[in-house]
Amino acid sequence: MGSNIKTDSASETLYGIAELAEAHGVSQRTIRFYEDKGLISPRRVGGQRVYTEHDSKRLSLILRAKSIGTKLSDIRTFLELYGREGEGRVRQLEFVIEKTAAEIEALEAKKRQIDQTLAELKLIHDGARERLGRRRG
Amino acid sequence: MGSNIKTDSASETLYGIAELAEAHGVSQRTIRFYEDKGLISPRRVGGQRVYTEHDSKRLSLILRAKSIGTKLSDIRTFLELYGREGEGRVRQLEFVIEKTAAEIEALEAKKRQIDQTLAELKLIHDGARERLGRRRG
DNA sequence: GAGACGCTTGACGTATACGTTAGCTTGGGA
DNA sequence: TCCCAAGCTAACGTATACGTCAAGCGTCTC
Repeated sequence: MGSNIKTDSASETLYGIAELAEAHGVSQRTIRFYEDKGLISPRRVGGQRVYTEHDSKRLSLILRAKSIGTKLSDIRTFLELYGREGEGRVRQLEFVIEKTAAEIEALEAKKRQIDQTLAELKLIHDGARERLGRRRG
Repeated sequence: MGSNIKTDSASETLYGIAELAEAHGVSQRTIRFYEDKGLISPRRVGGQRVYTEHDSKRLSLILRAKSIGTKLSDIRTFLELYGREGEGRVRQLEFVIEKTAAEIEALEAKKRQIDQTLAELKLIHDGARERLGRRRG
């Protein structure tokens, strides 16, 4: 099965939960919660969680997805896509293609909604600025 | 105080809650819930809710805002902006300008996140399609 | 005039995403 | 050696956004 040999030289940077939370601006509770939901799986050293750079990037992905309104349960699916994407089995590939296509469409629809809202907000904003300008003139 | 005279000719189209729900693809419960939260205030005819075209458009706004991830409590604030936007008092205008500017920035940030995610999803999508092609090729 | 609808108001239930104690364990410094 | 700070699990609490009865009223129809 290839190389199970861990080529981690001693140089790999590791993080405790406190550091990771601090770095990403979230609570430790949040990180543990994501672990419960199966989104991140840190190693354990005597019970304590130890995070790698990879875990950190995963967390970034999670937070970005969340910021655009994706539910944690869906994020879980997509993290699996990211992971399995390299596998070659036809069923898997079809699954990935289908899921990503659907999500791409959903996100583009969302962008359109945002653009519409932005246009309206800008109208209101500019209108108010103009009236304020005249008032102060 | 202008014209309080209701120029509603008999032609104004009105809706019952069932029609409104159907038309917007939401449940009646949802509509009543939004009313509880102060987002829409239909007239009553013998206890029953009657919605105007204006109420319907308001509901559209609400649903669009929701679809881009705005909380109902925030939507309430913005609906008030839409309404008060015409008022001329300086404090009001400043409030509107400030709030809209903040929301515009937030939405543009969200768009950037979406674009990033879209780029990654497309990479995964295209990669998977290519591998699938070779496999079938 | 008796159902059968349709609508109304509670009021409790549910899913999501954490916050907040509470109590136990453990490694490290004074 | 004693004790604190940091981490852990377990469990209950909170906010948001509805879903789902339950029970009552008004009206239309047969």
